[in-house]
Amino acid sequence: MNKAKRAKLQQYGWKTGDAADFLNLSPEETHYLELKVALAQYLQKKRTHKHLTQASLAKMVHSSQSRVAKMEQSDATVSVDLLVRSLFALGTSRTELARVFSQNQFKKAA
Amino acid sequence: MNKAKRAKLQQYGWKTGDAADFLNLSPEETHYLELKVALAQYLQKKRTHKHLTQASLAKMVHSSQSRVAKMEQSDATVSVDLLVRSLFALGTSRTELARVFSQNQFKKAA
DNA sequence: TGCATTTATGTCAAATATGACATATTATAT
DNA sequence: ATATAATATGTCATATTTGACATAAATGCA
Repeated sequence: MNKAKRAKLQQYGWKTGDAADFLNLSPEETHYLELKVALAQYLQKKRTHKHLTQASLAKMVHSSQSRVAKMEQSDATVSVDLLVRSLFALGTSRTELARVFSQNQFKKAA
Repeated sequence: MNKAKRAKLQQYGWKTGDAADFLNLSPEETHYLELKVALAQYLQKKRTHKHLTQASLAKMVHSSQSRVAKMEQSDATVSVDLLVRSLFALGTSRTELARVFSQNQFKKAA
């Protein structure tokens, strides 16, 4: 079970708790995964709210459209560093970022 | 001016604002640097509070003493990912981590 | 003072993340 | 339906981060 698969499963609607159990993640692995997905979702939200395309955001952060897509997909190959730097590039404050960190993501839609 | 030097200057007592001006950092670079140093300081605080040596923490996170030292020194070669995962390994909650994110570090000691 | 323990720093091969690119898939409009 | 724009996915050479190791410097303690 690799990290990519885990992230995918998350994405497809597993509640975090369920997924963590199912995938036998340690508490710290669970926290880390949840965090990355929270950052990914917030990045997408913020980008679309600003009416930016992935390509234009990519320019802002000196990256590429494909990598922005991967960020938003919580692809296992993207680092928290890149997510955080991208969010800062979108004008996110540290306080705002803190809110993303503490928020509980992934209440599965009923 | 490389990243390591920047981090060092921060460490040696510059107020963030001063250092950012002096080093010509963009707002997002400043935020990112501040964040890393905040995480580094919190990691050290948390470790010492638990009476752990760098070596023992290293074992917990499957890393090495030298890398833990570098984390706590805000060495430019350590990622936010590693810092965050180490903090989780020390039992840090996402809420707690969020507090670290929003706190303003580096009021220079008078 | 010495001696042990802890922390800091430098280096390096291996592991991982990166931007770039091609291309597939999906959405949107006419 | 078909053209166009946007997003997703796969791959790869390069760059960065990694744990490990050696060793220096600092700290504590008899």
